[in-house]
Amino acid sequence: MDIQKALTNTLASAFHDLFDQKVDPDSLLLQATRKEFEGTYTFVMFPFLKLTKSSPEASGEKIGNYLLKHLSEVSAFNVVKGFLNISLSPAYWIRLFEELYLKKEIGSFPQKESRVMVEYSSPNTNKPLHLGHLRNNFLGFSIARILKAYGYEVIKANLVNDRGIHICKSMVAYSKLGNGETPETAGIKGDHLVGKYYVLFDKEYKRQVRELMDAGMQEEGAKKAAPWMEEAQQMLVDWEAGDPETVGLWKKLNGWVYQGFEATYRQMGVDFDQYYYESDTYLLGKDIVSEGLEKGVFFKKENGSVWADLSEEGLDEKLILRADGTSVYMTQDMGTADLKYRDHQIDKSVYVVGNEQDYHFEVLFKIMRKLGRPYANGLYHLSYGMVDLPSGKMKSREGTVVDADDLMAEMINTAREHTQELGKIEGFSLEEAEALYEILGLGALKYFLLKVDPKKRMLFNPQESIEFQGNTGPFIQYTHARIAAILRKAAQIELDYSAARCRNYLSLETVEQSLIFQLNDYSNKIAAAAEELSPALIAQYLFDLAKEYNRFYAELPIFSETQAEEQAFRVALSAQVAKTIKSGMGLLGIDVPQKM
RNA sequence: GGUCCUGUAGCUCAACUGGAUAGAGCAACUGCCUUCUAAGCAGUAGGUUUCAGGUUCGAGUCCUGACAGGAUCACCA
Repeated sequence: MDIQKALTNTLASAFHDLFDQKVDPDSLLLQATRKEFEGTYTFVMFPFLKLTKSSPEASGEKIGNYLLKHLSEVSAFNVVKGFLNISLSPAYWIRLFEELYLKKEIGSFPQKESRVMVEYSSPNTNKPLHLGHLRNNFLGFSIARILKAYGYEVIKANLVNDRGIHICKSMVAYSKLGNGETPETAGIKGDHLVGKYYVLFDKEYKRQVRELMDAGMQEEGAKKAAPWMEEAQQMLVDWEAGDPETVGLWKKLNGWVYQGFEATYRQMGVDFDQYYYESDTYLLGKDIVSEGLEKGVFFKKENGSVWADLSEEGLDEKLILRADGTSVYMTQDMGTADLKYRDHQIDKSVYVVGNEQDYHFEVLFKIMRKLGRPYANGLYHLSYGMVDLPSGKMKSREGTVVDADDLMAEMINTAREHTQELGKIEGFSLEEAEALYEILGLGALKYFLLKVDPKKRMLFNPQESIEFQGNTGPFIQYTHARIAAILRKAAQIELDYSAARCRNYLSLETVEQSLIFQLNDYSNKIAAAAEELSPALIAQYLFDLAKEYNRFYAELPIFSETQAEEQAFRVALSAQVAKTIKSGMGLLGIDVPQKM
């Protein structure tokens, strides 16, 4: 039953019967009626006054009456200025509710014959994850779930940047100052340990640069001539040559980092189906260079470097291969794009990468299109904005990064304090209580990072950002826990709230109507979130739903002063809201508790 | 300097893609726990949507131009 379609079809025939005008039903748009007016859907008359040749009010009246006569679901209408507000009958609402209530699965779409890869996280292995990575990981994981719900087969991929000069920096510092330290002996996570040496490298390197400059060297020269930098560069060369000692050290440090990352990912609640490592893929793409030269997509300069000329597309020339024949970032990414396609025959590929790489991906996608890749039109860059601190941008060198592990631990701790303050853990075992703190702390954090439009950059204030009231994860989780309590009580008194029992309840309150409307809207939101790659739409939806439910909860009694069918319906409605919240929060990667 | 993104209440964010009197949350203030969880609900206050033009029945949304913030424009990744 698609009421919007029925309405637009009837509107079109109204134009035909009343005004002798042919109108395409698909061109007629309905919008949700604003809260302060009576009705569910609103049809705006203004664009059609030329067809009706009468005033907005008169046209609205005529069409409203026509709807009333020809569509049984329409129970009333009113016209305010040029807006025709349409009300639907209680019978319609109850029927719609029953339809939703009886569905086994909520918010699921028919399986598409289409496979999509979502690449996210993609960390460097020289330092631990920070707040920016949290936004990336939560976004990627959530988008993967949303696309899956929308019917795609989804592959979550992590392209680990495990080689390069940055790793070598940590390696140099460790070989100088490490003294055989390990995560075990140091008592810290492997990624943090390696990060420590990365910072130590930077410190010493800066000192060396300053020393050289004091001795009269220019800054640029000093930066290259600093002994540790020269060693790091040499290490990179050795690594590429496969020098056993260098590779051994590299493996050791990376192994520690992976152990650390794994713990962080587990705490974040994200996972991957496929890992790619740049140490395996960094040489890929070179054969595409020759292919591109043959096809005339690329051209060679006198010194032997290879370029793509994108000036016709409004961009400029872009380097594809260095004069010495070594590859650049773009070369690798072309190769990896092919690799992903070869491995999984994907139709779409989503790259969850920060917006500082907008230009890079614009170029990459254009090149793949020019090369005639079959998957080129399915490439998307989910470009998200940076997370700023009140002090401005996070800078690892200035020690202003917010560490991911620390932040999550802090969140869980705050949840613990807050819950204990409210005295809400009576009857909880210790394990149950700890599990709850984790659900709430991470829920607050994830919701906070996901509720904002991904492409906008956002502000994170450690002191104030994470609340447990208002538009927050815990608010929605709380709503779920409240409903769970109702369902426990219903079970306890053995209340029958089957669909058949709700059917006779026809004196719906407006809150109840609007809840049914919102429940029905869930699948539309999933579709929109999937198409726009925006979990924020789900977050916003869940907040609105929870808010509306809490209004219902405060205004209407359930177990007392109610008729049998009224009671059954309200419990069933609550159950459906809880189900939707659980499902929607699941799309955000957030758990919901039964009690809190 | 070129290109791209952003600018909405004191703060953090919405606004169904051009529709009605621009909405939430936080912070402030006022009510509501002897009924299903007060991490809640109801209310008050808070706006020249950065500015100036333009397009039309109608603009926060579209176009032009300023202004402000950010990103990017490497034989870096």
